This record gives sequence, structure tokens and C-alpha cells, in this order.
Amino acid sequence: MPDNNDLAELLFPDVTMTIDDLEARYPARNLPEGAQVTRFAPSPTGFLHTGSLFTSMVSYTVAKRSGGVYFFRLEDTDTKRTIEGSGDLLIRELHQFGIDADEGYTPEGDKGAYGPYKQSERKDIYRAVIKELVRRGRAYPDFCTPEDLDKIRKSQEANKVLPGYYGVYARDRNLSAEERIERINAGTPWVIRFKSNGDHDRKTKFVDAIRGEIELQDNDTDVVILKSDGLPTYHFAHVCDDHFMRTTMITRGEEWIPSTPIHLDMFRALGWKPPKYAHIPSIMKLDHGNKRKLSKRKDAEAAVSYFIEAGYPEGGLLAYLMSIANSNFEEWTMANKTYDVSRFPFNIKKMSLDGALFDMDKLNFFCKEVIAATPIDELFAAVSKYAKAHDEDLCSRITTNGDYVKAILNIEKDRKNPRKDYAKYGDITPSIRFFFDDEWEKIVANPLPFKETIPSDIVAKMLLASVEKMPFGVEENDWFSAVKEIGGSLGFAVSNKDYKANPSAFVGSLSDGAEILRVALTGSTQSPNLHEIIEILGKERVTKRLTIVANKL
RNA sequence: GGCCCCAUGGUCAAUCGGUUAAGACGCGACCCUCUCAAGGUCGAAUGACUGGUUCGAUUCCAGUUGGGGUCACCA
Repeated sequence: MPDNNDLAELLFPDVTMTIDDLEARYPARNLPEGAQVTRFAPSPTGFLHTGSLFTSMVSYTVAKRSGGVYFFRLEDTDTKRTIEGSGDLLIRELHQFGIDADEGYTPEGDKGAYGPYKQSERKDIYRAVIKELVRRGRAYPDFCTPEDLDKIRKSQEANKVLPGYYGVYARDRNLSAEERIERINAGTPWVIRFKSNGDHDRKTKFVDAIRGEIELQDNDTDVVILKSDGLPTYHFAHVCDDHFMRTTMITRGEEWIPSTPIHLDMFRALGWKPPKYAHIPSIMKLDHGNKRKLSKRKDAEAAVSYFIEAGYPEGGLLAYLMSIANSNFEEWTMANKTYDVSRFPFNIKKMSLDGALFDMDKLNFFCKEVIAATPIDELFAAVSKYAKAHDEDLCSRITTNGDYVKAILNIEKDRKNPRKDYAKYGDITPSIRFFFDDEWEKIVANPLPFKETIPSDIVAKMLLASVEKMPFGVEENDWFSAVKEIGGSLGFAVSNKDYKANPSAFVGSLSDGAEILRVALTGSTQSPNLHEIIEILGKERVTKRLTIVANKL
């Protein structure tokens, strides 16, 4: 009588490796007490999702803070959805955020002793473990066609029983080894299913590192572990890989909670110690009053590339995500005067339990803070890098006149309370247009927003008098005194108090006088510090602009 | 539908049974000020509902409701 050994040999004739061999090949990691081994294990199906950045940041931080290891594994078992090159893209995007793996798959080849780190290259490992499972009677070939499965499901629905391949509905579960061998020899296509010993009426418990104890129905379905294409399903690959890669904590999205009993079932069947699980809440979005997961298809902000292209500073996005992960991060940033997430004492237990709505306002806030706090040289480098990739206009300005752009970025920066007007590098180009003569000419080709209550001959006089008398290269106070004097001689108030006391005695207020210069120079009634602008523009440019505008009036 | 997770202002949220229920973003007002941004001060705004347990519940328990997830040879 043929038995499961014969079946296993027939199924995997070429497999000689055993589980013991694998245990020896991947020894326990030599790490200090409490060190966590975590991983980010995406499928190469596109660009980096904002939720993935969040999860990977958490995984990375847990490993780093515990003195452990963070690795990157590519889960490319779904050949239909795999997009060529997206694994490498994912790594590049992660790298941009400083999330670099200690070991794992890289475009140049694997790094680390627990590989391969690409699931499609681990077939021999999966097959060895599955062969053993078949031998032990804990896995078996299933010959159902998709139509058979569909039929089973339909009958279950009709009878209002739970759908799935389990118990009496698991058609091929109790075939004898002999029957199985017969069908295989007859050429019937098969997949391998895990044979569950679970009882649906019982509960399995596990402790989630974030949520605490979770109790779920025991798994009793015989899930597919090896697909007809010879690749494992996620369920099996997770158990097998994370065991041999010696992962200690699985950080994954909360959508995995319901399938955890399947994984625990398999760990038990294999006699392996399961890792800790930390199910991370999803980042949500409000859509017509309903919360839903950030969706790659519907939401631009679901793609990390969206933020990169718009020029959000990486540190700002990270800081925002960290504030969602641990809400005490904000207090910490205030106390420590830094937004550097790598220095923050992250605690996974403090993660909130429900998914946060993605908050653009708050992201903008963090990014403004981060940009304002970045020293000018560093900022200029980051802006240059951004411009090179995403802002042609800015890039050419930087190439032809880098120092000028740098000076503009430095306006009101080097002080206790720096300006905070850029949330993203993409905001820069539109707001600094007026500094460049070609753009300024376009601006002044349109009517300028001078105050209508002030006669244009006065405006012209103010402009011309400034050309003559306004000092350059002096302190701001001295410069402004001079402006006041010029204005005063034309009938503007030299103090706002005087003006308020008797407005009709003046052509306009102190502000009105300054505004004339601002409008002529920038084309707008609003601008950063006028003195700094004038110093950056330089005497020649200022003289030219004021004269041109005066002559037009 | 079964099962699971979650529930404090518009958003992110603190509180380990007793608090005037923190703080941050956003919003509003005022102050500062040559405009804007920044900064400062102040303000509006929160415990889903119903029962229990308790001297006392936002906090513990149950149910209801609501939201989310999951039930593939996808991950």
C-alpha cells in the first residue's frame, strides 16, 4: 500500500533538502536580549504606497530602537500582478526617506545571510517544507478545478453555511495516498493545501503588540499553500520565510488580523514558535462622509511619489506619519526642538488602534516647520535636488544664478522665528517669480495694485524720490528711516499714530508709502521683508524697476 | 450575512475610577507690525446610545448603534 512518503516523493521527486537542513542553514540570530527582527515585505506591484511608508517606518524604527535588524523581502509570488522593476523603485523611494534595510533584496543582489530575499527564488525552500508536510499528512494535493470550487461555494451559500474549503466541504481532504497517486499519475492538475486540524467552534488567542489580546475563531480551512504555478501563497510564504529569516515581530496592516489564525495554525503544525504580531492601523481618507482606506486608484496622496513630486520635504512627511504613530511625538518635538524621527523614543504600544484620517493641513504644518528649521545650505541642496528632478524652471534659475536663489530662500530665515511660508519645494517657484526680471516684466505688464486713494503723480514721485535717496547696504532701521523721510516729504505720515490721529492730514499712511515701493518692486501688496528684497535685488535692478514703473504712470 | 477590529472636539489625540476632560493641527478674535508669513495672547469646539458594576464612571462590563476590515490558486 502506498503511503504519504510515496506521495511526497511523487510530488517532489527532486527535493532532497529537509527542514533540518534549513534549520542548520539559517541559525538563530545572535542578537542582544529584546532586539527585534522586523521586515518590510511588499509585493512589487507598483510605487510606494503612503500606508506602506508608514508601516515600513514603524518596522524600521522598532528594529533600530531595539538594536535589532530590519530587512527587506520582496514578495513576488503573484506573477500576474508583478510589475517589472517596481521592487527596485520601492527600495529607491524608501531610501529617499532614509529607510534602508540592514539586509534583504537589493537591485544589485541580496545582502545578508538569511536569503534569498526574493520569494520567487525560494522555491526549493518552500518545496522542502511542503514535502515534509505531505509526508506527515499535514498537506495534500487537491485536484479541484476552479469550477469545482465555485460549485462548492454556491452550494454553501445556498445552504447558508460558511463558504470555504474545510471539513466535509474539503472534497479531496480525505483521499487515500493511493487515490492521490493515481490521479497525479493520470495527469490531473493539483495544488497543495494545508491540512488544518483546527476546530471552527474553538477560539485561538494571540497577543498583538499594539492591540493586546485578540481572540478569533480557530482556522479550520485547508488553505492553498502551493499554487499550480509552483509558487507559494502569502500564508505559507509568510510562515516559512519569517521562521527561517528569524523575524521576531511581524508588522503588517490590520487587514491581516482575520487571517492570523491560519498562520498560527501552520506554525503549530510545523512546531515552530510564532513571531509577535503588530497589526498597524490603515491610513484612511474621508470620501463623501465615509472613511475608507487610502486608495492607490482614487487618491493622489496614496502614492508617496505624489509628495516627492510636489516637493514635500521627506522629513516633514516622516514627522507627520510619526505623529500619527505616536501622538506624543508632537510634544517631544517641541521639547527637543527637532523633527528628526530617528531620535524619537518610539513606542509601538502607544500606537492608536484606529486608522487616522490623512490630514493635509497637518502635513503642511509639519513640512513648513521642517523647511523653516533646515539650515540654508542644506535647504538649498535639497531644493536644488528637487528642482533638478521636478521643477525645470527653478532648476534653470539655480543653474544660472544659484547664489541669487539661495539668498532668496534665506530671506528672514536666520532668526529665532523664521518665515514659514513653504510647505513644499513646489511652492517656491510661484512665490519668487518677481525676483527675476523676465517674470517681473510679465507681472508689471498688467495693472499694478496701487492704492486707488493715492494720486498717481504722488506714487510716481515716491518711486523717483526713492531711486534718488534710498540707501543700499545699510541696516534695516536706517533704510526704513530713509523711506519714512522720503514718504514724509511727499505728505505721507511718518508714524502710524500720527496717521490714526488725523488721517485727512496726510496723503496716506506710513504703510501706504512703503506699499508703493513693494508694489512696484514685486507686483504685489504682499511680500516678505521689503528691505531684504531690496538688498537681494540690488541697486541696479531696484533703480531700473522703480524708474520703469514711475514712467508708466 | 458570519467573524474580527475600532469608538473623546472638524482632524490627530492625553487621561492607567475622583481632572475646571491636556496638548497639537485647523478655525476665529485680538496684539505685534511698512504688507504677508512668523510670533504672542485669548476663544469656540469633544466623551455615540442604553443599561449595569461602583460612594463615584470618559475610564470596567454587556448590549445597541455607527465606522472599518475580512471571508481567493491576491497580497
